[in-house]
Amino acid sequence: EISWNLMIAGCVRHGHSEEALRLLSEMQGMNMKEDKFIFASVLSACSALAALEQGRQVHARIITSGINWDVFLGSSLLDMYAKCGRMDDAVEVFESMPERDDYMWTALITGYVNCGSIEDAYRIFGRIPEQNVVSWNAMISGHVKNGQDEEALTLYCKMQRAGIRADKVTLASVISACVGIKALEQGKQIHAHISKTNCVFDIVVGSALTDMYAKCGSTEHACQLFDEMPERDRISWNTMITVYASCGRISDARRVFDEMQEKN
RNA sequence: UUGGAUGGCCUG
Repeated sequence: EISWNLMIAGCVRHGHSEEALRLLSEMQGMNMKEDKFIFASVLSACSALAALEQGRQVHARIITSGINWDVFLGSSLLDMYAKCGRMDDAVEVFESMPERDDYMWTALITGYVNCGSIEDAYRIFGRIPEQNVVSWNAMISGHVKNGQDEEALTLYCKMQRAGIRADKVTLASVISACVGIKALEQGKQIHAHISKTNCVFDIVVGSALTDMYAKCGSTEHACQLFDEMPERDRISWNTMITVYASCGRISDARRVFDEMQEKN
């Protein structure tokens, strides 16, 4: 029944993972048969909640349902184990899949990164037949998550030398690396590079740059960037309020805060 | 028009 699929997928997309799992139980209580779309969605919900036990139950149900594995199901399952910190199970899923794709490789990398095993992440990265921008991003942000900002920036250089074009995910990560080591000059260079090659006005990249300028001591650049941004979201507002608040410009912080209230 | 991986602030 297609509307169950739509409801469950909708819940997961909007971050209502618990509701998605509740709908699954309801469906199962009515003896309705799940399909591979449902399974992939609810596995994604389990990943978001790091709900290992429910993920395992879904895994068992997939097997008993006799559904054929595909790369969507396989990577969803792998990602569930990885997000639950069960890298042994994640690897077992990976090894048992008849077909592998980029999503599975990246899920493994991220799993190791989140366990703090950057060496294992690199080992996986090196085994990928053809690294794409997402696998590079996973390694770069992996360094940042582990407090290795210099290494993140070094890897970003290597990525460029390998001829992989940075996307907004790459840029947000390397800008964040600049913040960690207060590398204003390097941050400015990245900003200049973005102006030539990418869209400076992506809200995430823009907020990352705003934060970078402020934390590297250039409040005026931060304000200017924020004013130039064509859109705002919760995080960009919060970034700007924090910029002012942390340098003692309380009335400016208040002004931005009020502006935020008006526009929402 | 149904499913999967990597990104920014604050809490830290």
